[in-house]
This record gives sequence, structure tokens and C-alpha cells, in this order.
Amino acid sequence: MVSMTGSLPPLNPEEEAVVRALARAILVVPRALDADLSREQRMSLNEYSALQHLSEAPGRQMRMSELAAACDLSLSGMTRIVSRLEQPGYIVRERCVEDARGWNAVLTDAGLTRLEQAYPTQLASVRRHIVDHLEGLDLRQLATALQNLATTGICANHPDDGRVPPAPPNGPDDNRRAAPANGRATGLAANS
Amino acid sequence: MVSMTGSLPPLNPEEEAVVRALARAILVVPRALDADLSREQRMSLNEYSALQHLSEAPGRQMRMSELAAACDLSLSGMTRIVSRLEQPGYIVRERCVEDARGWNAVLTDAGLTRLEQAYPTQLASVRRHIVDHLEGLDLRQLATALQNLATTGICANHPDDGRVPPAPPNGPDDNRRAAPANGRATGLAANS
DNA sequence: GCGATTTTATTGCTTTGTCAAGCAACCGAG
DNA sequence: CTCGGTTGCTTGACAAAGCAATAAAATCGC
Repeated sequence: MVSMTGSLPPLNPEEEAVVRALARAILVVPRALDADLSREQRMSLNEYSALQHLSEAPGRQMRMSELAAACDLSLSGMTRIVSRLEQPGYIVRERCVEDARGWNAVLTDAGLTRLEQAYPTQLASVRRHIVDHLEGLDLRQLATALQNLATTGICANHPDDGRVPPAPPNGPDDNRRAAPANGRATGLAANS
Repeated sequence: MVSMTGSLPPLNPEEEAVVRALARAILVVPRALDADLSREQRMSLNEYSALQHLSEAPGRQMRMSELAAACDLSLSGMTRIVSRLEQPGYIVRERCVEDARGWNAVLTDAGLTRLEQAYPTQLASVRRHIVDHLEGLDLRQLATALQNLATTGICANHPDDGRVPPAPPNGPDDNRRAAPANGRATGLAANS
């Protein structure tokens, strides 16, 4: 009696199990990684992610908006993370030459060192919390599937579906972005 | 410095791809689900999760700590969510009879109705963002793997390293809930 | 060239959640 | 029975991240 609307069929038991397991995983995994990194390296997962993406970028630098997209973070969130990383000198901001509105976040040598220092912790953590549990799965297939999760254009679920049950909307205001360029290929660490 | 500890081998390319894809998914998927629910139902994912777990519990009630564990949330976080859900009358708190320190969060009829109202949105969202992208995978195997992610009893990676680890005082705690009783019709799907 | 619009990044405010401290009720030893 | 310690939950202080508003620079139309 939940149905109505177009009433999609409910999930079958196997789908249900996957969804429940995934629902748990998306809550627990990032916390576990973040906790390890915080404890052993005094660094948040987002900070690590920022350093990592920079280390893989050509010239070890990226525009703020690029970096935010790469880290799946809002621009304002990225501003704050870069500011945080700037204080110990892991990153410097440089004005963008071809567009003076923009800034490049540039990974310094100190920042690269810091990343390399944190890398073993992250690697161990990733192995322990994730990779070690994937035995027997077809990794290529899995990677493909995971890449596609939540890539649907935004919401626009079915544009109208008629509800807005409890309260009137103020404004959906979706800020979702498209897929990140993701040109960079590899490592968690930098080859420089 | 930090490395040592036998320095694990880096990930192979396939593992790397999975980890990167998963890293993205764990950031993006919850936001997508939450955004849909917020937009169409004015309800956060955690609120939905709380209602859902209660709906499946015997007597439509759970102790605060149980519920927090089920939702993978801190106890204080759960206190706040239950308080929020109490205001519109979706939940009531009742003192626990066999231990007067404890409280049961009880799902009211209004709360159940609310959950059923939100269910189609959640179902569509879950299909669109998750299930639709899992074609071709062995779902049973995948569910098993996902259930095991981040289950390692806390870190204890390498304890030392000269820092001041503020001692993660909380143990793993491991209050994982077994398979959902699923008595209620409204799980994420739980057709009943 | 000069205003109007658009893009890029930062800042203020708010929400949400965690941690630490606190209060109340339970439990076991004497 | 009562006193020390523990457990279950709530509250206060704080941190992180998002959205809205803003500033600054670019770009377009004329």
C-alpha cells in the first residue's frame, strides 16, 4: 500500500540485499577511512583527496573549480580545504594567467612530501576496509558499475510526481554537476 | 617516517579502479539519495532511515541505542533525529519498562503513513541511482562483499608513529544488526 | 570603449553530526 | 540499605560542509 504513482515494482530480495549493504557501506566506509587518516596522519579524507588529485594533475596544479569537481565537493568547501592546506604550506594559491578571476591551487614540494607520508596509511586503510573484501568479484565489471552509480542527470526524477507532501518547496536548486573530466589516469600517489 | 611497516604493495590497476570508483560513489550516492528525498519529501535520508528501521522492528519500536546502531549514527545524533521526528508526531518516546534509564522510540501511525508516503520517492531514487546500474553483476556475491566492507574492528593499524592519537576510546562497538526482521512492509522495499 | 551579464572564487549563515560532560537509573559489594 | 561504579540517554560546544549573497574579473552587445 505504498505504491501509487507509476508505482515501480519493489526491489527483489537480491537487489534489496545489495541496496541495504550499500546503504551501510556508504555511511561506514568513508568514516573508517577518515578515522584512520585522522588518527594516524592528522589529516581528513577530503584533505588527502585534494592533495592526491593535485599530485596527479599536470604541473601539480588545478583550478579551484576543477579540484572541487574532482573531489566531489562544493566550491565553498574546497575553498576552505585549500585554505587549511595552505597554512602549513602544502599548497599555494597562484593567480591563473589566462583568467585572472581564477586561482590555481598548486601542490608544493612540502605538500607532495606530506602526501607521500600519508600514503601508506591510506593504502593500508583502503586495503583493510575495501580491497580485502572484494575477493572473488569481477573487478572490472564492478568498477564499471560503481562508476555509473548516481550519474543520472540530476534529479528531475519524474518531473512531476505530484507530491510535496509535508511542506511547500522552497527551491530544489540542484547544484549537481556533470561527470568529472577524470582525464588523469592513476596512482594514489604522485609520480610527478 | 611513516611508511615502513613492511610497506604494502600498491594496488594493481583493477583494484585501483574499483577503489577510485567506490571513493566517488560513497560521496555521491548518499548525496543523490538525500537530495531526492529532501526535494520531493522534505525529509533527510537519516530521518527516512530511522523511520524505516522502526517500521521493521517488532512493536514498531526500538531503544535509542539500537536505532542509532541500525542507522549507523552516533547516539547523540540519533537523539537529535528522534527529537526532530517527534515534533510532527511521527515518533513518540516511551520510557523503557524493564530499564527506566532507557527510552523506546516508537513509530506512530502518522509516522508509518509518512514513511509510506516517502517510500515511492526513495524506491525510485534507489533504482535510478543504484539498482539500474548493477546489470550483469552477481548480486549475491556483491551484497556479501559490501556487507563486509569496513567491518574490521577499528584500526590498530600501527599504533605508534609518535603522534598523540587521542585514543579512539570507543571500541568497534559492533552493534551490527542482523538481517532485518522485515516484518513491516516498508523497508527500502520489503514488499512485505 | 562602456554598461549588462556571466563566470570564478570567497565569506556569512545555517544545518548536521561528533565528542565530551552531565544527569538519572541500575547493579553489586559490603 | 547505601555507596561506588556503570550504563543509557541528553545537552553543550565545536567542526565540517552546503547554500546564498557578494566581490572581482571576463565577455558580449552596442
